[in-house]
Amino acid sequence: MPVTCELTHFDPMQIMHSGQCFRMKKVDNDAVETIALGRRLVITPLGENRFSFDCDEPTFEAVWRDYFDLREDYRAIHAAAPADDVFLQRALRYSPGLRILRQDPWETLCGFILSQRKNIKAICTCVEALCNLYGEPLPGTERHAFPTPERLAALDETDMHVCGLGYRAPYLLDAARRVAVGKLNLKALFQMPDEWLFEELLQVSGVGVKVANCVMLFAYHRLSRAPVDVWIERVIREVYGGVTPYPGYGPYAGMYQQFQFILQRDEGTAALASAGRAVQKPRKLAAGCACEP
DNA sequence: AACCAGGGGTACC
DNA sequence: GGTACCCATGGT
Repeated sequence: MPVTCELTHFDPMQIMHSGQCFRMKKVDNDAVETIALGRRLVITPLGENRFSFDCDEPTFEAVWRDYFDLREDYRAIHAAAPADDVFLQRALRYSPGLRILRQDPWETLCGFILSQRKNIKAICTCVEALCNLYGEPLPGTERHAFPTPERLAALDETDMHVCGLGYRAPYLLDAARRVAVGKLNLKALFQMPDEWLFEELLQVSGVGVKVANCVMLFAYHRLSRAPVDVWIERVIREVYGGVTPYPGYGPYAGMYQQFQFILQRDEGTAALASAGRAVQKPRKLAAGCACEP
């Protein structure tokens, strides 16, 4: 019944910690459980790049091979990175098993609407609360699927506030209603060019440039989109001297950004020191900052 | 363009 | 066990 296969550039634990998805969870040992696409999956590492997936072969091929982006050639993507970009090379070595998932657009849109002014753990907490209250229960687990747009569209703001959404509740409601009435057709957007998709996502209230780019990268697999959050702002400022490197990275800019995001977040100033730059972490000082050029 | 929004996580004491 | 600051921001 379970599928076992050998995979390189694949580490569920690294993906779990990457901040692109909010429902992966460590279970026992080194196994990871994820709830996605209305299903539950447990991945158990068997050593030597071998993994066990607790699903049948047809499901693995039809659902999970795409979800985990297992058809993409990550060796080539790593190899295409500029060799003289010290920080990027270090970031790639830091998370060799990271992949950009192909997540459900609806769930991804919601997750990143909720992400604003929240840290990743807090996002996971409120997404889980939303699922537990309004998502379909999944057999064989206490966990629930992500709620459908129709279900959320039928709620009111107070129903959502109990999930810790705060001021984001009306944003999520707006998104649910747009999708439920067909004003926003998330499936159809797969075939649209980047700029069209981008503009369409920006129409949703609570979705700005950053969130739109996250949805484009993590759901629509637009690998050139590089979301700029506070961590990447620090990378640009402190590692690249205030000049964004992303336009220069070409078609994999968003992919590379994700590796850098993780390194910067995990190691902060230590990463900068290894990048060989004499920089200081700007502890939010008041006016008269000493780093003024 | 500065300022605000709820509230959980967390580093530091 | 306080508590001050931070957080994959966008709207006003």
